[in-house]
Amino acid sequence: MISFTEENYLKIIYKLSAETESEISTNAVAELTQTKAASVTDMLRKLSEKQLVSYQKYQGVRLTEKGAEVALKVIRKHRLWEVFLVNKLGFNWDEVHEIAEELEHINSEELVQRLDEFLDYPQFDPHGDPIPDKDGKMPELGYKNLSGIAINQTVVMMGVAQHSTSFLQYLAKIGMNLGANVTIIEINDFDKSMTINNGGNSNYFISHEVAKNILVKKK
Amino acid sequence: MISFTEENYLKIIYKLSAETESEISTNAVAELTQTKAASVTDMLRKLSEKQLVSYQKYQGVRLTEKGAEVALKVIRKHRLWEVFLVNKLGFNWDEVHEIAEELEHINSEELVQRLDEFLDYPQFDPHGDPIPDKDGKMPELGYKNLSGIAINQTVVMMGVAQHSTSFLQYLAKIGMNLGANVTIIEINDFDKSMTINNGGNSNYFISHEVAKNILVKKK
DNA sequence: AATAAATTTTAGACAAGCCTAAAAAAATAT
DNA sequence: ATATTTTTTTAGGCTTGTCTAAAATTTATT
Ligand SMILES: [Mn+2]
Ligand SMILES: [Mn+2]
Ligand SMILES: [Mn+2]
Ligand SMILES: [Mn+2]
Repeated sequence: MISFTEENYLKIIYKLSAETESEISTNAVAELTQTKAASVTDMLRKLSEKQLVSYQKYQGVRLTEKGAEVALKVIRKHRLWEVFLVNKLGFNWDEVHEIAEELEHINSEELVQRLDEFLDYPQFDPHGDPIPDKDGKMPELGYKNLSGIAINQTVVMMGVAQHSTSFLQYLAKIGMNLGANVTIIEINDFDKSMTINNGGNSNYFISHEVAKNILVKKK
Repeated sequence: MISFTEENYLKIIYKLSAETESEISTNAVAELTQTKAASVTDMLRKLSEKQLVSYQKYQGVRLTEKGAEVALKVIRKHRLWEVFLVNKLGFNWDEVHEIAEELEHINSEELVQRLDEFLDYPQFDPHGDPIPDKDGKMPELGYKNLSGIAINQTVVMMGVAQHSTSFLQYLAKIGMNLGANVTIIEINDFDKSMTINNGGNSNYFISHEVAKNILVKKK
């Protein structure tokens, strides 16, 4: 049996792994789980005993095949429930992440299967994240962060790397929705903030932090 | 904050209260929570401190207004989710109880409200149980147990007092579905088992235990 | 009314998941 | 190469929810 808490650790280690080649550090996990490093060490030892991660002290952590499988199932459920909440219950995309954080731990293969069917086998969640299929397969999309795009280039917004209500509401306010065409007007050297245009008459000024959390693809 | 576990205790005390006038005993709670009496005593003290139950040692327990309110909210969620699982995802009525036991603890008023709307404000769950409204109001239906019906009487099956898969599958097998017309053909004095007819050519012989868990109303 | 039986509570313990403070190891700077 | 800083682990402790065994209380029986 894998507990609610263990599932959350696995999911977080999975996400960190997607951003890094190397081992994941104890501190990185502690930050995302909102716990202290000492607690993470305890949990890593436990997950290691269960063969869900490979871990040797001071060496960082990595998911095993089995651990990645569990993480992908949780992510699949999270994203399917988000689709349900937005497409069927009429929630806004900025309201669903926290609820999905709870729903993702409901245990029933049959439920996930039927939910997937009910939603018509969606490929992406409301934030543009791909939904792993039954076997944990998920397309590599190769989206880039807006922060890495050069001046004068035009790109299409495909997703967000953060699901907090405040961030998503801010994006809505400046007209940054999935599918928007975004042109980089200007980049400030000193803090990497940028001025962008997303189709409207007026340009917007966004911080590097914001640009990092917007996922785009080239036109 | 009310934990998952506390919610389950409150729900169980609520259900036991519906069947009895008097105080609920520690042992009765222990049986339904599948824990030991000692654990129940601990929890009752805690719930009492939180003003969710009134409890004095050796005197049994009763829900306070506040406790009943919490219990009704959990029951409302349980039943709405069961409707969702059957009506929208196509589950059979005998497959949904365990999943609803998990879903009933998801915390979001907004979610419950929207789910209710999505399901078109259902009044009953798939097992014939009434669904409490937003304010915790629920009709008194006055259904009787089939075990209390006299010989030669015909009644209509309106619900079940137990949601286990095995019980519900057994009912399906003998053609006992909601809405069935049931006539008592014979009652055996010694063990209160009965022979019934539910519309088909052949009669069925059912135990007292089964009859106790079938809810009916007079025609 | 006294005794026996059943129920309930208390006492003490344990696992899960978290914490703080101190020690150990690794990384960085001098 | 040493010293300093940062990261990670260990040690010990806390809370929640559970358990078993023993003690207290209530209920039932003679
Ligand atoms: Mn999300
Ligand atoms: Mn998402
Ligand atoms: Mn149920
Ligand atoms: Mn039900």
